[in-house]
Amino acid sequence: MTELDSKKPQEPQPSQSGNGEQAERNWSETLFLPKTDFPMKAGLPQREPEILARWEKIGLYDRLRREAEGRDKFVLHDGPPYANGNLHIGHALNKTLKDVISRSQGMMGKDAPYVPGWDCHGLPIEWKVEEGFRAKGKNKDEIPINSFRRVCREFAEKWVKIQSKEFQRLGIVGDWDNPYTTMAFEAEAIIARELMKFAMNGTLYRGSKPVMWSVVEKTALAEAEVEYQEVVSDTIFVKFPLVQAEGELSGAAVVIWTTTPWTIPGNRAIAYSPDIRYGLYEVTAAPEDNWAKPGDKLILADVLAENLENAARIEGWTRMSDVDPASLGAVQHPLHELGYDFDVPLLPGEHVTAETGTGFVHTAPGHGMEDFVLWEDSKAELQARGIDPAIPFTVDADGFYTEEAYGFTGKRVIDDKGEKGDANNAVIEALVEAGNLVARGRLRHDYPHSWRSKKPVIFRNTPQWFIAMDKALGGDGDTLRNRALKAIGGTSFVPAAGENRLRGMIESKPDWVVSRQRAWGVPITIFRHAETGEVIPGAGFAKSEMLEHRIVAAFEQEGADAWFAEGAKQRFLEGVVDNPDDWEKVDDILDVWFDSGCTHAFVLEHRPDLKWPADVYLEGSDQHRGWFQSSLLEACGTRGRAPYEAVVTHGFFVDEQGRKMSKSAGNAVAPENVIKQSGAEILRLWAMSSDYWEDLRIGPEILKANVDSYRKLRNAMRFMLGNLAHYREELRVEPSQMPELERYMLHRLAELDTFVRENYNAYDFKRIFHALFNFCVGDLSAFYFDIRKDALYCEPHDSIVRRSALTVLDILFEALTAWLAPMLCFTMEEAWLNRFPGEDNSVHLRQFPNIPDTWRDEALAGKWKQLRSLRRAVTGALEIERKERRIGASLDAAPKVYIADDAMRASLEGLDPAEIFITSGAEIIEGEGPEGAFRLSEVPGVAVEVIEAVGKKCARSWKISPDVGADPEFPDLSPRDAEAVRQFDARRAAAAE
RNA sequence: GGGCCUGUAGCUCAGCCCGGUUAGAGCGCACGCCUGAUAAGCGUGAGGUCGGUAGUUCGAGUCUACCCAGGCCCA
Repeated sequence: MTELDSKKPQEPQPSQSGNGEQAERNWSETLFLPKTDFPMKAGLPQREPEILARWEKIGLYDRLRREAEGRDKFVLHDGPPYANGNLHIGHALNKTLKDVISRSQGMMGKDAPYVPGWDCHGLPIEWKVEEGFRAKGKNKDEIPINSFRRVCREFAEKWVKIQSKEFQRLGIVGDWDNPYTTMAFEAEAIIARELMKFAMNGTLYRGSKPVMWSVVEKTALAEAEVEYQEVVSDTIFVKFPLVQAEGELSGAAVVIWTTTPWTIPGNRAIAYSPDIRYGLYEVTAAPEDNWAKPGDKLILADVLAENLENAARIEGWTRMSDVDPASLGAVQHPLHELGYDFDVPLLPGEHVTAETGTGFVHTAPGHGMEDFVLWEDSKAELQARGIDPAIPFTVDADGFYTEEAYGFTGKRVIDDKGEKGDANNAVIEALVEAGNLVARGRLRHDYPHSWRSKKPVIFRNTPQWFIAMDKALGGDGDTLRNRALKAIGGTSFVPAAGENRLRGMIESKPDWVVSRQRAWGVPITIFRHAETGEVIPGAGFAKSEMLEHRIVAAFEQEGADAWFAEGAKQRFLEGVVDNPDDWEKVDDILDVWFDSGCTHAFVLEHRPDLKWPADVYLEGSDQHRGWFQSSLLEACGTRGRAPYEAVVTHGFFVDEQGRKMSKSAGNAVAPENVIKQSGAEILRLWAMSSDYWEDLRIGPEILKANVDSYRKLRNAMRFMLGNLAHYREELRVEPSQMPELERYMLHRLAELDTFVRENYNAYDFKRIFHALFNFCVGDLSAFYFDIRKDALYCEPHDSIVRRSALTVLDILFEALTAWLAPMLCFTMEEAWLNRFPGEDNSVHLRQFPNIPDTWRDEALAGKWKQLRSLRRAVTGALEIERKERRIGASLDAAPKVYIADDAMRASLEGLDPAEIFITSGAEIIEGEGPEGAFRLSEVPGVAVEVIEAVGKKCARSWKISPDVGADPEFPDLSPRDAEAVRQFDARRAAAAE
């Protein structure tokens, strides 16, 4: 039959239930007590791997895809982590959030595939591989490039495997068997193809840019490869004479200050600030042999005048007048005579401050980023003024001055050992000779050094490949910048502030530099004519497509190594150009941001299980500068729109004091430790309870709090499971037949349904988590379950209240396991399978339940809100009695509740107040109540007098009532319990037959 | 130094856009109860100068400015 042949029979052994032995009968075996083997203690670190193994066995990801076939796709495109090193907490959060999104979208009716990926090219891997070679006594330069690249590939492969395992351990469900990588041949082919699109639309060009360069290692360095050390530098004050000046200004000179005299040959401009006051100073007194002589007229910032006065040993001078730098136009280079025969313009610069120097900043666009940016920004103006905007290459890779450093060729800035060369002195001497040195000195300050060799680096101008931001891109005449800005407008950002951030960056972005002088990456697959500088493939070249196809086809077969293989130039150019020898094969590689900026092309567009554009990209807020931006630019340049509809960002990880995490500070939380100690579920729970849009705090105390929360939640599930052991389909009750309390719970569920769906769609998980957690703890454990324990345990088998409660528990269980499954993927699976075991069953194959809107009943909810405050007044009163030791359990009492308000009293109509208060009885009385009664200020008009319940205590339900013994057959029981036992006995007898 | 953002109980979060009763919730903590959710469950309570200072206003956690602390990105 029904209950008695359930999977775990809970009926007692054939018993001693003869009538004569009533007094000794064990009543608890006649109760419907919770029965479950769902353990209170989760043992997550052990259990999680079992659940993972099961998902693997049933092929969860593939089954999800199969079952979702034909539904609308929802594509969250994975931003590739770098395949280098073990996971840190940031990876864990990032992937967990993605997992929750794809799981929740899947359960809300979408087909939400998740294809993880990895970023495999680039510098950090090269370093590690180089280190490996160095340990074997080999130098990178001795190794053939493709051998080196092979080792890099193997290194990346190794870490992809490790990280994949680590991600899966977190419970992330995805296509782990078929992930994407930026180094797959197909990916390399498409990345090259995408780059060639820019070559062909005319925005790719060769320019130059200062990079940090280590002469010792003969290589460019990234910011991360540089550390700052204190050094003593030569400082000089230099005069730049005015070109055409009249009156007072005649013979005057603008004075600059610099700590790098060797950059003077590279000087092309002087920056000033429109916010600083400048003056003209005429020297009136100075020592005999001084550089600054009486009669010299110097222009500089007023607030820094004293600074120069001291440095230049000036004994007296007069401020003649104000000077507006904007009116000066241009000045002469201080080494004009040596061949620096050009106008040096004065340009307003926002970076100019009045803190050090003279308020005029020596600007050598090949030797500093600010200088470069200012120069580039002024390009149009320079050209209008007839000034050549080209940036000179004054220093070569070995630190020697080139021929463009007129008069200094062959002098050296830094030697192979990293020591200062003769360049500084040569420049200083030349300046003295030219009469343009005003003062010199020394300064102790921080200067960038190579992280590896610990030797100083220099900024030197190097040729690079750029993608123009402001050049028309084809027919519509729109520029990359404009397209990107429009695309930002069409994208939704979560949180909204992301839009400003990305927009600001795109607005001010200089041309996009895509080249790197490294080995491990996708090459910039173009050829440059040695004489004309023409680039192929290119817009004006007839056989561009043929060349492109050749390269792409080769890469698809052999990977990008084909570019570096012997005879590559011949191979690709044969029949494409008349004489391949006229062309140089570009051997720069692409910056990895270009690689990852192409994932939309080789993943979204390419895979049939995905779609373009993605619904959402989700990464840390640092990716506004990184992946969000490179993907946007790449897609706008080639496809005219963003590759995503929405951008979601998360914050960074700080310790419990809100400080940055670092290995050196010792405050870093390693995900593997958390997993080992508490389980991945706790990490997920932490992520879900936190506001991930901002910085996330994590640490031992916070994790402990999450473990506690987990236990509460788990126990609520356990209670449901225990009681649902008694649930049978035929006991089900229609909501219309249910008591009010049940209907109130259904109303809460309907409210939550809307809330949960809305917030999953808004990616606002913390709201969902807190709402569901509060519901489980506040509405269920402390209220509904507590009240209904009596009915669930004691009521007769066919009692409508018991059956209604069971029905509601069933509905609650269905809803909660589904709503929480995306977040607590392990525990909900465990709970679901505990109730519905089955070979290939899984909570994750379900959908969120359909909750009928008819369950909503605002009037009922308002009424129960009132009843709950009434209940609070009663529990408050009981607490006083308890303190006075007059009662223990609430069942010891039968309070008198005085209610003045008619509406409040009316709301109790048809209800048993004792049931709500969990007391043995309750009397509702109209009126204000006596003086000494208990009152709560927040529940006005209610007074409670606690009276001890009268009667006998029912041996089965423990309720005290005068009715106990009314049924002569069961002298120790109340009539309700007597009936329950009678049904129990009858059912057992029937089962025995 | 610049851009974007954050700062509400020990902890995690509501409230802030659209100023207005004694600023809420849960966890944790303290105390008590229960012993048929038991290494659980229930109740009661303590705990906040809403980062600081000025200002706007009859009135500011909510609006403005500045400052302090912190984060990301850039210099």
